[in-house]
Formats: sequence, C-alpha cells, structure tokens
Amino acid sequence: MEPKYYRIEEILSPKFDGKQVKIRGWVYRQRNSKKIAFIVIRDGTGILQCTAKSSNFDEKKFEEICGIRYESSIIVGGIIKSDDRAPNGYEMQMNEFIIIHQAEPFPISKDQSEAFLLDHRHLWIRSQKLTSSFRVKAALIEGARAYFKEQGYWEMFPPIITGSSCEGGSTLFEIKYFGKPAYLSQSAQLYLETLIFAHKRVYSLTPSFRAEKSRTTRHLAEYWHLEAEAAFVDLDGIIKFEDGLVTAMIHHAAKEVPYDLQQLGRDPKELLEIKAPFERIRYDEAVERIQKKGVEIEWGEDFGTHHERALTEDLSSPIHVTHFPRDIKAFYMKTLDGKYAECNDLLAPEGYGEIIGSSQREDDIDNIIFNLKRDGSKIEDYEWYLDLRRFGSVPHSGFGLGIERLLRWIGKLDHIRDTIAYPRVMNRNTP
RNA sequence: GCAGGAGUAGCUUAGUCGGUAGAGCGGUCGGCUGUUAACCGGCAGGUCGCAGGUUCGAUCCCUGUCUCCUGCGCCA
Repeated sequence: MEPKYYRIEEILSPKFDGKQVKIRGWVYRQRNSKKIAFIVIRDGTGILQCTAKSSNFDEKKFEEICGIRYESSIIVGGIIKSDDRAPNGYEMQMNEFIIIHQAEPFPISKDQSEAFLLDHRHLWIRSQKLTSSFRVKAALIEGARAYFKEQGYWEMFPPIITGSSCEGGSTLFEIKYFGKPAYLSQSAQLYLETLIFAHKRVYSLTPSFRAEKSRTTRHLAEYWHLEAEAAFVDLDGIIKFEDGLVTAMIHHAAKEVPYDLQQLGRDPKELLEIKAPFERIRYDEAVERIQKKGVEIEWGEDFGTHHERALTEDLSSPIHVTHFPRDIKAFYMKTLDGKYAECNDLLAPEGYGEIIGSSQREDDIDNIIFNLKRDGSKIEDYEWYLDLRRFGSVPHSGFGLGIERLLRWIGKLDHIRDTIAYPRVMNRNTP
C-alpha cells in the first residue's frame, strides 16, 4: 500500500519522477512573484523545492502560499519532476497546500550574534549545522556501542549522584540530597572498577559534571562521558583498545553520515584514512618535541593548551602521550619506577586537544593510600574503593572519553557548544 | 579565577570632535512569469544595557554596575 506521506530523502530519485506525492514538514525558504511561488520544505530527512503556479490554485489559496512564513508547518502535495533549476535536482509541482500552523515571524534570520542564538537555542537547533553535528554524534555513539559489544564489554549504568568526589582536584557540583550535601558525578570510573570483578569488561555512557569555572571552547559543565574499565588489561592493552574504539567510531560516522560530515566541512574519506594503531610517545619525548617547536616547557609540568597545540597542530591522526610524571597525575594511576604513571592521554590532531584520559590502575593498596595522603584526601571516604584491592585485586586499566571533544574534532567545530543541543557552560543553563 | 573586547529598532550595525539617531535584514502594504539568503517601492518600529556624576544640554565625556563574547588557567 502507498504511504499517505513520503519522506523527502526517498522521493529524490528517478523512480518518483512524474509521481503524485504528499509530504509534511516546515517552510525552509519562501519566495514568490505574482504568478509563481517557491516553497522549500524541510522534513528532517532532506529539503525539497515546491513550485506553485497561480494558475493551479484559486486566488485565495495562492495568497496563502505567498503569505506563508518561515518555519510554518505545512502539508504539500504535487507531482515530482526532475528539474535542473531546483536545489537538489528535483522539485514538486504543487497542486495541494495545507497549513498546519502559520508560524509567527521567525526570530532567527541571517546575521545573528552568539548571545542571541544561545538565547534562542531551542529554535537554532533546527539549523543545518547543529542538525548535522548531532547526527554525527549519534553515529559516533552507535559505532562505539557496536565496538564495545564486539569486544565483549557490558554496558553498565553507574550512579550520577554520589556522596564523595572521585578525582581529587576537580570541582564538584553540590546538590541537596534529602537535606544533606551530595554531588553530581564527574566520572563513573570508581564504580566501573567495582563492576569489573563481576563482568571483567564494562563501559558506560553517562553525563559528567564539572563545576570548574572554565571559559574555553572545549569545556562544558555537563558533558557525555564514555568510560570503560577492563580486568587483566595493562596499559599497552588499553591503548590498543582505545585505538580500535576511536577508529571504529569515526569510521562508522564516515559511512553512516557522510553528508552531515561534509556539511560540517569534514571530508569523510579523510576519516576513513585514519587507522589504528596511533602513534605513541612518552611524556619525556613530548616535552622535547614541544621545546623543539620553540614553546617553553619544563619537565614535570602538565601540558597547557599551547603545549598540546604545538604537539598536534601538524598531525592528521591522534597521538598518545604516555608515562606522565607520577606527581601530576591522579591517585588511582599505577606508578612505574617511582617516577612515572602508567597512563596515557590521547590527543586529537589539528590542535583540538585531549579526548581521552586513561591509565593502568594502581592495584597495590599501600600505594593508593600513600597517594591519597599525598593529595590530602580522607582515607575513610575511599574505604569501599580500597576493598577492591582486598578482595581479589587484579591488574586492570580503563579510560574516559569526552564525546563532545571527539565530535568537535571530527566535525571541525570551532566551539564545543555546537556539539550538544543545550550547552551548559559557566554562565548559561537555559534554555 | 586572570587578561582583553562589546552592549544603539525584533535582529546585524553606522553615527554624533556633547545639541535625543540613520541603514540592511525581518514585519507590513503594493509591484514583479522560475526563484536559489530572489528583486523593486511605500509604511510602521528606538526612554542609544542600568545607576550616578560633569554640563544650559549626555547615546557620546567620567565613575560604578550588570550582561555577553574572546583568550589563558583547570580538565574529558
């Protein structure tokens, strides 16, 4: 049976040439002269130019067509014709036009300031750029879930509300929890570590919250955190897994949403050329490379934005920096030779910065206690975590990937806010 | 948190060496036989972010304040 309404993406084909169809959607563009009107309609699957000749409609109906405003919702019917003058080669010769809702004047036109667009985010998300960005994001996550499954990882659902912090340094959002303070999670890691003892390999995709007053193009107060944890896997093993995962994600996006990638200015072929394994260098060598580029850094310093940029601006594939100095890294990372941490950061190419933070976890309870004391943390807050090193402790590793940061690189986006529908940044939490 | 920059019509802005303001887009009315962010003409729309100060007079000068943007630090 014929469907009552068609999707635009399916009718853009020769077999619809000459066929009468109906579609539903929103007015994307509208122009008219006395005897002919054009409505470009958008339906979430594509856009189609619809042509209305005044001779095909009574006077009142034609006036309605000419008076339709941008973003109004409409039903149009007509005959599909191949036509070189139409934006994507096909147009509808309209013979039916029904207004579902005549929109008020749409506030967003050309030349808008960032602030205005952010205030009208609920309308701006209809734009092509954001539409494409969110579709690439969906495809990346689809690719990730498929890869995790293939590699024997179980998806877990850790809590978002926690009673204590996870990583020493970061600032937490405090909430009221039945009258007592609690916090929004900034990482699922410690909970995932508990779950490997039952499932061996686990992952989770959850929102993470950071209350740092960061004002940059790569920070969100609320972001989607893809984290994994695996028993009996060392640093080399987890790095290999990360390479496989990132490659699977971007290849999946390149195959599933090439049009959207192109809209964002990213050639999908470029992504398909990126292949695992990614280059690995140790922190010591990274410092030397940065110094050779003429950027100042001393051994023992953590990387700032300009250091990461110096290291990655000329690359076309991501790069791992491993074995940072122990003293600038978190308490749960395994120590090597008393000086280094068994850890790695995966940096995106083209200067987009860190997308994964990862490490082999410390499995020696005494070392963890030593590190917690170094950071001035209360041991009693971590008793449940320390239990993992008392009951069948195993070597294990894990990582956290910032979905929006990966998308920012893949989609060549200037600002991380365009990787998420409603960005939560320091001075904005509405709409 | 630190350092810069910006707030003038619904939106994007010009401007006034201090005498209360123009344009483009959008809206509306009219014109136009195929447009691609269509085009042409008429009309409506502004206590020039807010509060003080200087001045005969402030949108403009001064002080404070609020909001937003950019970069840095912190991180995924």
